[in-house]
Amino acid sequence: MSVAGGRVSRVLTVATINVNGLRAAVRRGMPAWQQECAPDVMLLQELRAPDDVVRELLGPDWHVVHVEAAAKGRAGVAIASRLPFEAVRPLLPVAEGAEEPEGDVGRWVEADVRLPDGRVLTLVSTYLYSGTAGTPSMDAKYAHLDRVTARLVELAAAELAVVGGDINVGHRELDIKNWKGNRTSAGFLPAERAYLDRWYDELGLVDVGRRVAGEVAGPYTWWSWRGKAFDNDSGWRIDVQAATPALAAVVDEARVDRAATYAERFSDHAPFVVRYDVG
Amino acid sequence: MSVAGGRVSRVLTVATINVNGLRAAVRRGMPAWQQECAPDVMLLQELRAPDDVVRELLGPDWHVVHVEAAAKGRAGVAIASRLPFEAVRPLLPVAEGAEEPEGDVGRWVEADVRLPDGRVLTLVSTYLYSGTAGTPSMDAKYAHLDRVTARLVELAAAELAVVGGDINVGHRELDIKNWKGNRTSAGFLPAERAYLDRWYDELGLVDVGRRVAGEVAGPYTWWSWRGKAFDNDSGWRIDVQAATPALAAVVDEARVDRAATYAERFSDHAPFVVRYDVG
DNA sequence: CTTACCAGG
DNA sequence: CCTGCTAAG
Repeated sequence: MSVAGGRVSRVLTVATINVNGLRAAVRRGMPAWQQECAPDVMLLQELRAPDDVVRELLGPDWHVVHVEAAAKGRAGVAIASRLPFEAVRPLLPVAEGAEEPEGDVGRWVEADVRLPDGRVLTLVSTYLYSGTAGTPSMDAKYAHLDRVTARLVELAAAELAVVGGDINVGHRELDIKNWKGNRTSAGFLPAERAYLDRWYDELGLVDVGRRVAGEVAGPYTWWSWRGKAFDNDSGWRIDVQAATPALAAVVDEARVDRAATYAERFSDHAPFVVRYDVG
Repeated sequence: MSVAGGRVSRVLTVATINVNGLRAAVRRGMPAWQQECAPDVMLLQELRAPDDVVRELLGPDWHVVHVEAAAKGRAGVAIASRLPFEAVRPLLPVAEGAEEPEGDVGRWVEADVRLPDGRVLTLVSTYLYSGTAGTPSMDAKYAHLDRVTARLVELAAAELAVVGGDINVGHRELDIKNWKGNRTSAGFLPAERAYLDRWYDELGLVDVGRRVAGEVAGPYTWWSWRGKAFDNDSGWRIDVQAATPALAAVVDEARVDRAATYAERFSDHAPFVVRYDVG
């Protein structure tokens, strides 16, 4: 969406990245990646910082909507955009009579931007619960997946919408290097994967990363810090962009920035970058 | 006390050092200092690590008595010696009917070693409370100073004893660079300084650092990590060796290892090293 | 194995 | 402005 050759280019570059602490990410070279990638939109997760720190670190050149978690130093999502926002929605809709679960705050944020051709694009940055199998933390994960899925039903009806983020669930065996060893792990349980089936098969949202990559293992977007997981590419593809069909139809390129010119890993997740030709 | 030229040398090198976390100190180059300094005895404070970690980090070449604090990762004192221990006493005596205050554990440890000439030397490593002026934490500091002083009355009667450690009190104006600005700060309050008057004037213990340095400012042993305190030598002399007169009489050398060949600071305190000619 | 929080210094 | 703890990942 940058001005090039005297006219506005038609490509919108959207990057989703779980920064695992924005302060640490910036310290470790995230700005070098930003320069290299030059995204028009950054869908950010796990900023783990107060709002003033986030705005300071992102700098003045972005329109920013940021939602802190209720607990200090936890979760947090943001959308940073070169295009101004027409509207922002920092929470998922709450069911009648229910109230916002405290832990859900800072895990979902929406913003609408107007494209040069006048159409509206809805952007979502989300950070789903990680959870631990066999513990009560899975209850919060499933309850949140219910709320997320209910909202996706609505968003899937829009012409142009993209939901990006760390969904903390691998959809298929292709999405986890060691899927056999993780059949009973949070992130690859049948009940979790069934939600993604619904998103992609029933609601018709497109898993852009999988569509572009085809039927191959990976490309992974998260690797544990432990051991040599990154070096061995023993990872999980849990950072996605789920786009409406009309948006998915204009995908120009999709890539995982596993290691570009920035040498150091600034997060345990890599950016997942999609170029949409929104002529 | 090392074997040199076929005979046991007569000098015992005793270093006292608040390591501010033994794990961090070792990571940041404490072993290089050890090699350079080659102490026979290390009086260690603020190890902030479990016993197994302390023994692992110090290695097999020391006799070690280590007392953990009741709270994990706090305080902790140890004596590491090339000479074996004849006895160890991990706590201060408790008054009739009283019980050990939880916070006092890991702030005082004694060990007796036998010198080649057959005499016994009592070694003490202690870490007095820091405290914050105007808060209840000063009560614990004064109560502990009472217990320490009562024990010093007994130790002062021994022929050879040295109490080394971080006493968290500056005795005189010479002992704090910015003493004027610290007249109402914990560590330089008249009531605290009065305890040290008693140790040195009434009990006759010798502040080896002051005796060797003479009437000059410093030498400081602690500098805040903040700002340029170390570079400006804006410090406090709060790490001492208080020796019985017979031991103080054979001091061969006393120095603060502010920066020897080890470039990096491995603690906010520097080692205070004394060579005793215990012929 | 990393993040940020916190208390203690 | 460090330490190690803790919870969460």
